[in-house]
Amino acid sequence: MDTDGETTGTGTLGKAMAVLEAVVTADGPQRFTDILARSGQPRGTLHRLLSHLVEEGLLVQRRDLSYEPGLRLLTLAYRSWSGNRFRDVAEPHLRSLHALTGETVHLGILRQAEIVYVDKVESQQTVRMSSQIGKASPAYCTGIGKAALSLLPQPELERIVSGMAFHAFTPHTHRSAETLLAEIVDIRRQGHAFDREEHEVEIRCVAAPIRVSGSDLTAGISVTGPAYRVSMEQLTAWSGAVREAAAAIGEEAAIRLGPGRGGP
Amino acid sequence: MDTDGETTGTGTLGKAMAVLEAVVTADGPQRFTDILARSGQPRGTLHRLLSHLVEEGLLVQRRDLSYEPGLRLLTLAYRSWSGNRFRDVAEPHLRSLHALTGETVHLGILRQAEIVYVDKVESQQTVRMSSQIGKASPAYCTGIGKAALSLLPQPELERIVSGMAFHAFTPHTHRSAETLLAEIVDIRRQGHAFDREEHEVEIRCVAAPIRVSGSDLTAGISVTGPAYRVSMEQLTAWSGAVREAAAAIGEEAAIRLGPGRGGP
DNA sequence: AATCAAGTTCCACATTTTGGAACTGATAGA
DNA sequence: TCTATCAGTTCCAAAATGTGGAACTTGATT
Repeated sequence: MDTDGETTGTGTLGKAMAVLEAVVTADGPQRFTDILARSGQPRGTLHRLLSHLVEEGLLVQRRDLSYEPGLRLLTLAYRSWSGNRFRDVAEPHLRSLHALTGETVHLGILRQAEIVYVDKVESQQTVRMSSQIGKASPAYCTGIGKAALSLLPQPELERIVSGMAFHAFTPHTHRSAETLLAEIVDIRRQGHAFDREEHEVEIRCVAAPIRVSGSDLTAGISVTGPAYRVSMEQLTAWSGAVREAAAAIGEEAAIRLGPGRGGP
Repeated sequence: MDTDGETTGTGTLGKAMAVLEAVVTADGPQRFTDILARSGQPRGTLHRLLSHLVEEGLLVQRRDLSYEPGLRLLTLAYRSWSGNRFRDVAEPHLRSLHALTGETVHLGILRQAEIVYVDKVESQQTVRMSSQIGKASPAYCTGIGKAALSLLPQPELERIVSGMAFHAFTPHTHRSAETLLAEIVDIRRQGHAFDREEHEVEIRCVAAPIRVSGSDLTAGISVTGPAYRVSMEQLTAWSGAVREAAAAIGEEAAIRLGPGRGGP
């Protein structure tokens, strides 16, 4: 009866988005009945919602009647990504950090309790191509996430943390609000955060938060590498450069994002 | 009075998407009044639509009350992209084509009169990073576009072509349905298409269409390079490999996409 | 032929959306 | 200081949309 159905207060749009999300989140094409179960909507309603989503190109219906994500999402995301001024401002800084360290550099933005990766410069030898852009990871177990959280005013931080479900991805993942909040106190003092194999084993990073004055944006950058190649000492050595890059991005963004319209 | 307002027949969802599109398409943050003009919706209605879009995370409202694309689009697109089985099947073939040619290789899917780029393997020396994925270009002036069109049954081809607005991007761009349809006859015979600097000057490509039996998907791949480095002879020399890769992707996809559920 | 499951259509009912108009509040000019 | 103007927000009766249970296809299975 209450399988999923995150029908937010947003009237019809909310229902449509919940259904869309249900299809996009699932792996593989979803048949009507699958979605019916996941969404908890009544048959008639769901049927209409699905046709509308298909008409809009947000979903595609296959020959066997099952539903898949449509291309419209990709094109919308492309346009919003390529027109994103903040990413644009940050890019050169990501590049120089990459040049300095030789490791993968990420730019992420905080949304609620998640950080969303918005740009990435990586070592060419990597297998996976572009990818990862648009990926959302929990804030409590990523360097950028913890760094970004450290910028929030305490009440908001606590509100967000209190809603977190601490899933133990690795033996080093934070398991409680207490330890996380304690670490955030340190992060505030130091100006940077580490990920000590908290999200994936054998993966470490240093991250620094980005504050853009005059904006509600909270973000961060990180340098990430495999544990066998990147020691904690190495990360510490890089932390200064990461903090400086983050600060530079923040200042530049405040200037270029603030005013308003046009751009180069 | 009738500035834009592509209010498709999809009821409320259609209106919401039209507004979203208006904001995403624009460059830079849009204020209420800007959107009011672009969308043609009445004030009250627009206001509610915008709040709903913001609540859903599809838009973000800045301090100065203007609206920007929200991160939800990126995360939705990421999930649908990374879960896309067709792209997955094609990727190794893109890689080998890249290894063979040393030039950029694209995978694109036809949607109406546009082709949407879904994956890309490029020479590392390029400036722009991942990007371009999700970008939509007109079918009539791109190699993949023309190749994909050549697979359509004649009536559908004509229906789509008749709706095209032939914009002359370069001196070599098709200017009319006649020349395009004529070229498509050749493309059908040869099994591959060229882009002879039709979309961008100094950029050429060879493309081959991908047909996936049992699916309505129409797609294509291409090898693209700058004119100074890649002669038409060179492209012709590569055309066989491109056709073979396209055929291989089509067959593999028919097998792996057909059945249904599971994963790798 | 009968049964069952999956998907689609229908339609009286009710919630949501609609959109003109009135309201607030900031900014500018007289 | 006092209007005038403009941008954004709120309101609410009327209208349109969305709702969802039930009946109806379709097509496979026994």
